[in-house]
Amino acid sequence: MELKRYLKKHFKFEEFRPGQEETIESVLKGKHTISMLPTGTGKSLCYQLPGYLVDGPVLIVSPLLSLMQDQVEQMMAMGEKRVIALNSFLSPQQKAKALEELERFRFIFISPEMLGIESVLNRIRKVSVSLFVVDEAHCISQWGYDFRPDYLKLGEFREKLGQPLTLALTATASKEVRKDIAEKLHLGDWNEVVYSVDRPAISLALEFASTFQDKLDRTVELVKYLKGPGIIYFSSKKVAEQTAVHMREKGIKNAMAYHGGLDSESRVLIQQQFINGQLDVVCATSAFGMGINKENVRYVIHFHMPMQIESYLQEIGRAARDGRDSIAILIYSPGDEQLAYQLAEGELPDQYQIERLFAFIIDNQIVYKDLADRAEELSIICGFTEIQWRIVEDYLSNLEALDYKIDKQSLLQLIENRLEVKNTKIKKMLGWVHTKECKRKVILEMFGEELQERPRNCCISCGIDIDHYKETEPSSEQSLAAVDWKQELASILLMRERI
DNA sequence: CGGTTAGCCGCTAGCGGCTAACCGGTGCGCTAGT
Repeated sequence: MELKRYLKKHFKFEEFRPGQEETIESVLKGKHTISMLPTGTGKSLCYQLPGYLVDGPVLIVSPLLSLMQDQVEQMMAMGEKRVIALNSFLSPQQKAKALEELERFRFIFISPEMLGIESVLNRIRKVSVSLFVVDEAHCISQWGYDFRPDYLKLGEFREKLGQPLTLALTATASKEVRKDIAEKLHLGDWNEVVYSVDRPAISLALEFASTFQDKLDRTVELVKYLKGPGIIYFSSKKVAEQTAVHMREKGIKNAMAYHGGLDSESRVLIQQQFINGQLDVVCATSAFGMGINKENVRYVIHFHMPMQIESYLQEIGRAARDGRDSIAILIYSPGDEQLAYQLAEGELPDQYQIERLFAFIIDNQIVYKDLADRAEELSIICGFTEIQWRIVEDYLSNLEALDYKIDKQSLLQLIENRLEVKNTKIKKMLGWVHTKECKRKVILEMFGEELQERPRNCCISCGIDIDHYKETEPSSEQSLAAVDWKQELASILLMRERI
């Protein structure tokens, strides 16, 4: 009752969405909380509202700069001025000023990497954070182990901040992942608010294609046939680009590619065009998605199989935000999983590289303490990619505790174990592709849920009437007046600068 | 694994066809050099 008053006062809403009130109550009772709410529930409200009821500032750890900027923008638009994103968008001067005036802010957004900087952490410690929020908390499990190791250190950072009350928010985390989140954050005791990951409005389809060409043809056919807009996910930037070109040649005019290799202007532009309904389809890699709040995505096609079921769920979850019937179609060709295995292997150092590293250390009599300082040199000599080196570096950084007793075998074992974890996830994904059981039931079981009720057009095993997802009338969105993209981009960028 | 490409051979002067080698996703912060 009380909470609703604040909801109306600060956010002008009459009612909470499912899970919001429970999450907020749990936090206000002083319990560490892991909250898994469906996409589009308004997870940010779960920390914004408590922000007005607690004493110190709220610190929000966020995975993407663009996500932080969006949140800050939104909150400013709502009239909240005491909000800042501490990240590399700030010039060194702006950053220094922000840190100096840190007491001024009620909401502080930050990346794990920035929080890992000692001087920044020490400064934040002085403002006594009242609520420590981890947004998109599944990133801890998904990225922390190798891609962005600072995610794994959040527990350590949290302790340095005096173990503040903590709220972890996510839309997709299996029971194991939630446990991992709690462990990595050093939560001890915690409360869970868990809502189903099931999205009854999304039909789960799967098709087989014998060759690459067949798959490509079928994809084009589907895009022409299905009611849009839609997203197609690829595990290769090149194939995403080529397919987008191919689609335009086949008469699908508003098809664009999106991946991490594009410059940031193009990325912002394509994302905005998609959100504004100026694109029919985006050929994307996994870079596309987080922070895309588009109500009416009608289909998600997987040209390549994701590397884990959680990624699959996140990606198809971008459809049907408005709750209207939508379809997810994974097109599988025999051997597709090889690409996933290859990607998993490629991010870990191989035995050969480790041999070279140790040979070099011995030949040059390098003291282990100096290894980190010579990272660049070693990376070139041993042929490590940035991410591969990070795994070695992380291993080395833990050596101090072991009195620098380094041995090749334990490092190789660690790498082997990491690969095993990744491969197991790929195998699970592949198992789901091949299962003849109800696809929805199997996914829910993986998340520790039971299927309560089969929706119409549940999945390929239960039967789908694909005509239901057919384009019946020309999309009204496309008839909107043409927008000057250049001008639009300029205005978006201007808005960012102002923050 | 499967798609792309560079490079070579062969037969006849530019191009087809073959093979071997290579590559494949996600992002933060910082620094050097324009």
